[in-house]
Amino acid sequence: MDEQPRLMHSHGVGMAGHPGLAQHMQDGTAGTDGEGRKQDIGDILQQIMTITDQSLDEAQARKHALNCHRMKPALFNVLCEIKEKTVLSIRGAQEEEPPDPQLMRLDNMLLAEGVAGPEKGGGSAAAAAAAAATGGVGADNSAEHSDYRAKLSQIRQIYHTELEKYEQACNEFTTHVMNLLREQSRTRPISPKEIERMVSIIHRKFSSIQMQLKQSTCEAVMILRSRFLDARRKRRNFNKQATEILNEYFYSHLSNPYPSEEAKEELAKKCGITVSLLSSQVSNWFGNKRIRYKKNIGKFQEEANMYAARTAVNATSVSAHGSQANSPSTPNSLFNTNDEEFNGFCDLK
DNA sequence: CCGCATGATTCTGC
DNA sequence: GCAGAATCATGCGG
Repeated sequence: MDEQPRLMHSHGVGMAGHPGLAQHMQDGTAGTDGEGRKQDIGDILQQIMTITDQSLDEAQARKHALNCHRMKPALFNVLCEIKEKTVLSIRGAQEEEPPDPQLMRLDNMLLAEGVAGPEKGGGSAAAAAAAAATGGVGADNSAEHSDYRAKLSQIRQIYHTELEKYEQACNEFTTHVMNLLREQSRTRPISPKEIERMVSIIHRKFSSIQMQLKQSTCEAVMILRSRFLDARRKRRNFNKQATEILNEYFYSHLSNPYPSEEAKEELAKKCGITVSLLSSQVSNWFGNKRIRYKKNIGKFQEEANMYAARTAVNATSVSAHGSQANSPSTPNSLFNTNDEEFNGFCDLK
């Protein structure tokens, strides 16, 4: 115990383990000629070079002695403060970075695609089942859709396991570094603040890795989308029966060819096409029909006549001996420019 | 292979 | 969010 005051007084704590070194430094600063200073630096270097020659026990003993010194906490704090002012304050300025917009976009997209966020439908099997259930009509369509869902859930699974792995690795690494720094803080001036900063640096690094994962997941989803959903462009013409049903409705509602949601559903069911899978085929059909009919009424005249005649026949046969006045639109009334129904729609332009 | 038909998508205005 | 308009892309007959 009586050793410590002596260290303090004669050599200074910093050089406690190397009294000679401290002595030389003191001499060096006091001396006026450069020769002596060079000599001192040479000595210091020499001592640094031979530091590894010391036995570990010796080093441990010195470390212990240092740690037990009663002035140690105070000095530690002072050194931390100095370090803080000279080094850390410079880069401490650009903290509190705003949330990366790129990362936010990726997050949003993953969330929208159902890759991130809460599990929907629980697993691929359930997703496929749900797809099959909602598909109803158009077997190939729902099969395609469930395939898409299965692939998406695969991506989702990979994403989550990877993310978990990264998080685990990050935590492990953080703990490791923190322990290391805490351990080193016994011999080096490392403040808790500095450890905190190091942790945030590590987290930043790992989140940039996560961002890469998110990026590649997004890319995978985009590729999947283009392979499956955008294959909707791979047009299949409706069968003849479906077209007839749609045309029948169209020409018998020529005055107002805008089927209600219920009517659309009914038509979709009859035709075996979708009504609300991303976009309604019925709505597409009516949208296209309206615009094309209006653009070239002449071209559709024959078709219109035919369907009008057909509905007229149906109407008469249904209402047994009823007059044709009950028919929604007779062939004659359809193309009579004085007809209210006809004008009603055609005036829309 | 060409050109038209047609289902789907995108853009725009309301 | 819907309808209209333009456009894209494929299907299909000749």
